[in-house]
Amino acid sequence: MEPTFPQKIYHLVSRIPLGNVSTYGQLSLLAGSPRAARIVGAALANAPAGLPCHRVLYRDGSLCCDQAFGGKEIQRKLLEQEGVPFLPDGRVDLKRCLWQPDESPWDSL
DNA sequence: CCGTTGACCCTTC
DNA sequence: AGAAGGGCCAACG
Repeated sequence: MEPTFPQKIYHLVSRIPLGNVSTYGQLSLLAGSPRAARIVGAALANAPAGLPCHRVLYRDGSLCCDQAFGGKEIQRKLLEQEGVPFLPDGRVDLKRCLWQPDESPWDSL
């Protein structure tokens, strides 16, 4: 039996290494649907606690809505705490911190 | 089974 | 360069 989409998202987000960040499009791509970035957001909305959802940003490196996981301020603080450098524009440098899965994220499956 | 919704992304003005 | 609109895919009622 195949896991549901949100289930894959949880696994992927849980796989994001510390000091790195990911985007909804990246997760959707790894999940198997490059255009299902919205589903990723919906999945994270229903995601249980324990997932580093604060490491998931927009395609531009900007943070998501304020209601997400508690507030943008919290997210920025958490990312800085993880060692993610922030640009003066208030965005994260995806070129330096974007999660780059060398091996198949499903190696554990 | 069909319609609606959603923590997005991309194209165009 | 910035802002607005539409499209896409899957889960839920």
